[in-house]
Formats: sequence, structure tokens, C-alpha cells
Amino acid sequence: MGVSTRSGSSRLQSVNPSNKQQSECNKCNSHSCCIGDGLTPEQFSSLEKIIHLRGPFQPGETIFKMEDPFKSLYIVRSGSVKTEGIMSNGTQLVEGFYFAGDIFGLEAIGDSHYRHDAVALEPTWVCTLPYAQLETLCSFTPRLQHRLFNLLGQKIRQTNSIIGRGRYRKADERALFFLECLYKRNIGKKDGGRENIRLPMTKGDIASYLALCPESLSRSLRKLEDRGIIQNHKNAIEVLDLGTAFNDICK
Amino acid sequence: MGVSTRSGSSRLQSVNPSNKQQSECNKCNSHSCCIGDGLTPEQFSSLEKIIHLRGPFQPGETIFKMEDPFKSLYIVRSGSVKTEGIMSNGTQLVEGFYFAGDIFGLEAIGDSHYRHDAVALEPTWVCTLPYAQLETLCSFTPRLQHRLFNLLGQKIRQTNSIIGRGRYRKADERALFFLECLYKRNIGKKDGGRENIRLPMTKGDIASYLALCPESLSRSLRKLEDRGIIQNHKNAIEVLDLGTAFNDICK
DNA sequence: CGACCTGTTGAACTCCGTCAAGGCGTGTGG
DNA sequence: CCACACGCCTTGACGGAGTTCAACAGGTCG
Repeated sequence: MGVSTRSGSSRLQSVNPSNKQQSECNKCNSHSCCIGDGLTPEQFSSLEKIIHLRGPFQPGETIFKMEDPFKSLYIVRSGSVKTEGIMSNGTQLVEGFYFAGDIFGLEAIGDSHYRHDAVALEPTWVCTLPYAQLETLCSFTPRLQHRLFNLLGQKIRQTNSIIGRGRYRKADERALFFLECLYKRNIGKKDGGRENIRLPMTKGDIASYLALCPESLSRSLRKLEDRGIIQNHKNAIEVLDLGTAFNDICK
Repeated sequence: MGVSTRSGSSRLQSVNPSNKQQSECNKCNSHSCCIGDGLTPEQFSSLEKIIHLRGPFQPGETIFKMEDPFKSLYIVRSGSVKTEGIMSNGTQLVEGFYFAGDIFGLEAIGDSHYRHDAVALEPTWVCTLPYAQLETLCSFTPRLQHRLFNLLGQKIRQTNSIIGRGRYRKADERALFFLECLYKRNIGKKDGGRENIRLPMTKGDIASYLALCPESLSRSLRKLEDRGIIQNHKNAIEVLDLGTAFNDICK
């Protein structure tokens, strides 16, 4: 869930759709992004007909809420999104982070409503994929069906990898693993010569996502900093020696 | 993942296919089980053509291994199955439990191989659903496609519910929540007047699944026993007062 | 019978959550 | 412009929950 561990479509550059026209995704030549990979032009235009661009959402603005009836899947076009649910005791918890090219809302498939809120972390544009129409389109387009099945399988694997195995890790390892995931997505995005992981979410959000209290995360980051692995900033983390540390700490 | 929280198809009785003929599933009138819900007879027979019955697997016997190339989804016909993966440091961890009517192997969709081993917990029969053929069939059968999408969405929700939210719970709550899930599946299966939860897996497996050490689970079960909520046996747990305790402890 | 596996119990220690306080950046209002 | 409040993050001290280590009980299988 959330922070992607894949490599393929994760390099999608974020494109700022400043005009409300359909803008070109520099991977797929379409705003339908990664889901349209490998379609013929005709299939592509069918897909484009059902997709809508929505935005901009301002930081903290809600894209959909738990109570909303499930109508659409979403793809992040630019910006970033968190999803957060609520425990039976009332505490909120962050369930995923999504960046440009990521699809979200998959958890709601087969359900009547969403199970969590989706909130923009920064100025954000999204594409909506009306699900009923998408499913119909899939039944005429084996390639699209194949893509969607694969995305769902991938989502399950990601959840197992990050959430599932994260449970067995200690706080330091969780923090490091999280950074590793973000880092993989940010390859090539060097700010001023140094490799930076930008953090559009708060540290509190990260802590919640990792099932840690904010204090524990803060201490873990401090430890990593003391070891010379990272440098901790307010809205970013500077990467000094992530690779070897990762192999070292997470074995 | 694993322990199902749904209610609909969970009541599928386990059927012992003692003859290798196609045997009747008493919900779907077919060994294709829940996935074939709502298909026309012709669609049904297409589905049945690609499905194969395999078994019996003996306790501890492997149904598929991590290294195996992904070829098929599986449905538990009778008996029960655990899936277990391996952490980077080498420790094994149980990722799911599956009972009659449950589908497993979904995590492998879109991947070249399985990500974990599947092991029978007791004498077990399974149905194999060759995935490539299933996908092809889906593209001719919107209803089947719909079912499979829904199963995938459901799987994601289950994982989020049990694994995701379980992380924030304390040991006692995790144990209780796990029992609650099993109990819901076992409604109507009263052994000798008292409500029993049969445990085909070891306590160690359960502990691993809940991300606890076996000692902690043992102590948690003891606490629940002392409170008069359950009675702990070797391969079963007797339910005394689960409902109120659940509302009480998990709020 | 003894070897082995699973599960349970006790004691010591470790990690992390909780509580409390303070620093820093930002926005607001005087 | 400064004062102040507020949210976010950090740091320290403490305590509790859970892991680790060790020993043992009960069942199963050779």
C-alpha cells in the first residue's frame, strides 16, 4: 500500500497540468497514465473518454471521504495524497501515501463506499476513473483487464511487503525501510547535487503509517543521523549512505 | 489476508471429495466454488473445464513454493492451508490462513512467481485455477471478471483490516480479534453443545501471523482464560463469552 | 522408553509508548 | 513591527508491554 516498491512506472515525472486541457503524460502520452500501457490508439481514446481531470486540491483538502459511495478509482497526476482510516476507538491512522502515477482507491473495489479519507498533501491534481465504466471497458479490452488485475496483485504485494513485514521490524528498521522506499521513487531527483527525499507529509503522518508514535520516529531518525546515514530536515531527508546502511541494518 | 472477515461465502461447508470425480459444492453445485457465483450454466461449464482438483495434501505438505512460477490461483476445497514467507534475515513468518471456500495465491497476480510457500495444515484438497486461462475466460465473461475484481478488492480490505490495523493493537486485542475472525467463520460448527474454534494450525503459527512471540500469545490466551472469555485447549479454543469481551476490550 | 516438538511458565532485560517540557517556524492580530 | 498562539518536531525521564532466555510439562512418534 502506499509507498511504492516497484520500479517500472514509478519514474513517471509529475506533470503540472496548468491548463485544464488534456495534458500529455510523458510516459503514456496521455493523462490516463500507467494504466493505459500497451493499448491501441482506439482503446486508448475509449479510456480517455471516461477519465476526468480534477484539481487543484489544496494541502489538507479532501479528495474523497470514508462515507462517500465508491464511484471511481483515482490516479495522482501531480502532487501527493495520503489515505487515512479510523480505528474502532476513534484514533486516525495513515494507511498509504501516493505520488504521481500511483493509483488509489483500489481497496474500495467490490464495496459500496470507501474505507478511508483521501487527503491532498500539497497542491494536487488527480485523474478519476469511474469504476463501473472502467470495468465495462475492461470486458471489451483484455489488455486493460490484464493491467488492472496486475495493479491489484501489485497492491496486495506492496501491502504485504511494507505493512505485513514491517510489523516484525524494529522502529529503526521501519524508518529506514520507509526511506528506502521513498528513495527508490525519487531516484534522479537530486536537489542541488545532493540526493534529497522530499517529504510532503508530516513526520506525524509517517509515524502513524509506520505504527510508531511520533517521538519514536523522531528518535529513530536521530539515530540514523548520528550514524551518518541521513541528514534530517524539516520537509526533506538528505541521503548520505542509505544503501549500505539498509543492507546492514535490515540484513 | 488469510482469516476471512466476510460473511457471505464463508459458510461453504467443506466437502470431502473422496472420489476423484467432480464433486458438488453445496453452495455453487460445482467444485468451482464461490468464484462461479451468478454464472449461467454455459459459463459455468467453461469455468469447470479449466479447473482441476488436486489432493489430498497431507499435513505439512507443500502445495506450492516461493520459487515456483506463478501458474494458478487456488481454492481450498476441504481442509486448511497456511501461507508463509521469509524475511530478509531468514526468519519465517505466517502470512495467511485459508479454509474451505477461500481463494489463495492472489498475491502472485502480475508476478512471475509466488512470494511464499503454501502448506497444508491438515488433509486438504484444493482446486487449481490456471490463471492465464482464467484471465482469458474473464474477458469473455463480464460476470466472472466482476467476481475476480471483487475478490481482489476484498483481499486488500482484509489485509488492511487484520494486518494493517492489527499493528496498532496490543497483544491481547490481537489474539481476541483473531479468535473473533475464526469464530465468525465457524458459526454453526458446535462441537458437543459448546462453541468450539478448531485450530488446525499450531499456536506458533498463530503467534507468527499476529507478529507476536509464542510466549506472548500463550500469556495473552491465559489472560483471556482467566477472565472467563475462552477456554484454551490444545487444538481448539472453547468460546464462553467472546462477543461482549470483544466489544469490551477492542472498544 | 527416550527423543523431539509444542506449549506454558518464570525472570530479566529491551524497546517503545506515555507524559512533560521546550524549541522552532508560521500565521494572526494588535 | 513585535507579541502571541498554535502546530510540528524534538528531547528527556519513566514505566509498561513484550521479547528473550531458560526451564519444564505434556503429547507424539520412533
